[in-house]
Amino acid sequence: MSGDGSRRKRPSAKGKPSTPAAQPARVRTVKEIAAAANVSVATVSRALQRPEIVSETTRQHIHEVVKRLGYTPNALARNLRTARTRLIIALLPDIANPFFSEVIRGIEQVAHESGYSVLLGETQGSLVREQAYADMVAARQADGIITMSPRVPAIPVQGRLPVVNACEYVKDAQISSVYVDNIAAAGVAVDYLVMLGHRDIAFVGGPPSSPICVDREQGYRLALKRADMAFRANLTVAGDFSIEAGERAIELLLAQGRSFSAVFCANDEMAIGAMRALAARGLRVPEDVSVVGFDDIRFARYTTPALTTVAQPKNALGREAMSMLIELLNDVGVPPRKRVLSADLVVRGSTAPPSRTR
Amino acid sequence: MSGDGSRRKRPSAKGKPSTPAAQPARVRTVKEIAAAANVSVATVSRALQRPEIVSETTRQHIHEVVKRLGYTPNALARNLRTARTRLIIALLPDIANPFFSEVIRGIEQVAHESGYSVLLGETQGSLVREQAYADMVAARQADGIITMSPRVPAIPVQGRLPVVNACEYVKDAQISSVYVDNIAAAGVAVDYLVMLGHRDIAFVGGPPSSPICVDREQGYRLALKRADMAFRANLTVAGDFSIEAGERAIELLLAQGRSFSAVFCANDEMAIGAMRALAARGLRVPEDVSVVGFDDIRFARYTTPALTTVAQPKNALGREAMSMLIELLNDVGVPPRKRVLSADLVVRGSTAPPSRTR
DNA sequence: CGATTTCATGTAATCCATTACATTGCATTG
DNA sequence: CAATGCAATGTAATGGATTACATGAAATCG
Repeated sequence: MSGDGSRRKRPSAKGKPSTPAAQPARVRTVKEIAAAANVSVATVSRALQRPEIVSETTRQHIHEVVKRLGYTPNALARNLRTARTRLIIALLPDIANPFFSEVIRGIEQVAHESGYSVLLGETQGSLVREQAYADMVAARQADGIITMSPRVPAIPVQGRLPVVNACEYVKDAQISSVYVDNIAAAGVAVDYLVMLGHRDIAFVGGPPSSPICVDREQGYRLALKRADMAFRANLTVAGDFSIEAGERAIELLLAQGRSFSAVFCANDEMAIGAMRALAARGLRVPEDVSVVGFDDIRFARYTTPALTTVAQPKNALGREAMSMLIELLNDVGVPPRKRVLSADLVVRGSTAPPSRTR
Repeated sequence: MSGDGSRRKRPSAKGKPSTPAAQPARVRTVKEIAAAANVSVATVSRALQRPEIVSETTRQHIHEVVKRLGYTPNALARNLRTARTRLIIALLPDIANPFFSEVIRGIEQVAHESGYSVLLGETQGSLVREQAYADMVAARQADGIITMSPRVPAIPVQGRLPVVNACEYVKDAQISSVYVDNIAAAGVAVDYLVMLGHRDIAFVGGPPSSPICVDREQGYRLALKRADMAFRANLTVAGDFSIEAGERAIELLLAQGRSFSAVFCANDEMAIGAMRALAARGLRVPEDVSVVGFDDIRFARYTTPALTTVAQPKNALGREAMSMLIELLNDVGVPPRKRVLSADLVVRGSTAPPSRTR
């Protein structure tokens, strides 16, 4: 269109060479669309944002023009004006950690249902990285953050921080969190080992800086107490959630000559490491030593033997976290909540009654 | 606050109560900072963007005010004005796939070196999701995309798409890609099996829609040819890169009574599945059947036995992809390139000479 | 029929930072 | 000393969309 020789001349001959025959322009603006559709920018905007308040005919006409010219509204301009981005950032320490994948999926499901997009930020445990993403919220590039570490980034915003904590939790009562009852869940795992007949149960913990790890150890201790068994510090090793840490923990225990018929690990990767180290020492799982993990990552069912573990409701954790964040974004007034889900023990092949009579 | 009767009156009685004791304002703007520092907005902006063109004293003063009042420039406004976000989106089909983790890390390293932030988008193979993220570029919320699937999203932008393809590659010569020489790499793996003495080598491939999978099969075929061995279609099964697919593939081959002493799988997860299925059938790896994977994911060294596999230079793939994208963003004129890296075979415990004489 | 709504649309202010251009003061030069 | 250049800063235009308010026409009411 508009290629005809007799071009209507426009009233204001501004400096821009925006009119000639061909349409070389790339990035369209409302103005251009408005001009092409012979309506005002307001009408174009309305036709796109709230079609119901525009007359049937103009609306169709505008949509037709938008389509023909290929117009995508500039989100920066819109977000600047509306002060909303409909974007949230999910911060995770390590995308290589398969535990988070399912959580993310839960987050995304709910986000999409509510018209939000999710962007992932990997922090690698670095405070600097974490802060960099948090600053994106301060700079209005995102509406909120779901963080999966036990830290809450500082965002210079008045009142409620648009932050929800998932999987972990912080003491700060102002921050909403979703996580599982780690004490109870760890307890169930250890209860199970006790029930099988184990009397010497080692524990490979996570970093003590993480509240959930403290809780898992707490659950372990309480279960021992329930079984009238003493807690023995020399059967406890702290790791850092890595496979290697699991290996080292077992090696350490064995090197120290500790005797145990079962090991409860604070996550699956350390459990996998533990199984490996045991195998390397010629100990069979579960015949000689039973192993229990925590999380139920995808690989847990593919180890040999398949790993008995505490399954966290990963999807639910993600969904719930996102729901809470949306709630908070819609109304800063909602009171913060700590939501606690429950986790179930999944029994697979890495556990059995102790065979070595002792 | 400020309820005391004797309020000092300020010299310039502007409308804003920006000076009294308490500072209740939350979200600061340049204007406020300018007012507080007694300079113009331009000077504030300059002090922050290009400090060198502002006099020493004003600069320090402004920085002091910025700090005291806690000002973070609104990135939306800035990006709107400058038409740059310094943000790129990395699209990956599946964050649960550990292969991508390292690639991402490479991307992030280079990105941060150049002042870019990376946001991850998980597409789950869905075109709709992929398009949604691509639209963020069209809507100016991000500068470019690194996609790790063999598809290039449509972005209504003139000329060069700000897109780089990593790990995979598309035929479109206009799109820069970084990937490994899959034909050669697969060839090396199969050559190695041949060298060990294997004559019956099965192949578990990936989805034929993916060019790199076609290449891996091609590499397998060429290696067979080099060894004067015939390609046998009935020793080939197509999977979908999942552990389950690997299991099913082996079950299928065994059910069909195929005899083979080695299996080459197009990725590690299928190789893990294959090992599992073999073990389930009572076949020992590597004594009865050797298994080779592709990718060298982190778990590959923790399987029992540890998996022999083709290690992709994951970090380098990421770094290179990001470098190319930055290059492209800085100068749309640079010609597109297909950059091919090489991959090395890592020999671990899942391969051995065939023992069953045949 | 004049007055009052209601509907559809237009005009212009607004969001906030960047930056081209203008201005001021001072130092340098012939 | 006038002329020139430079450094530092200010003024105002700009980016693109949203939306409060204004306007005009049609519909409804008394």
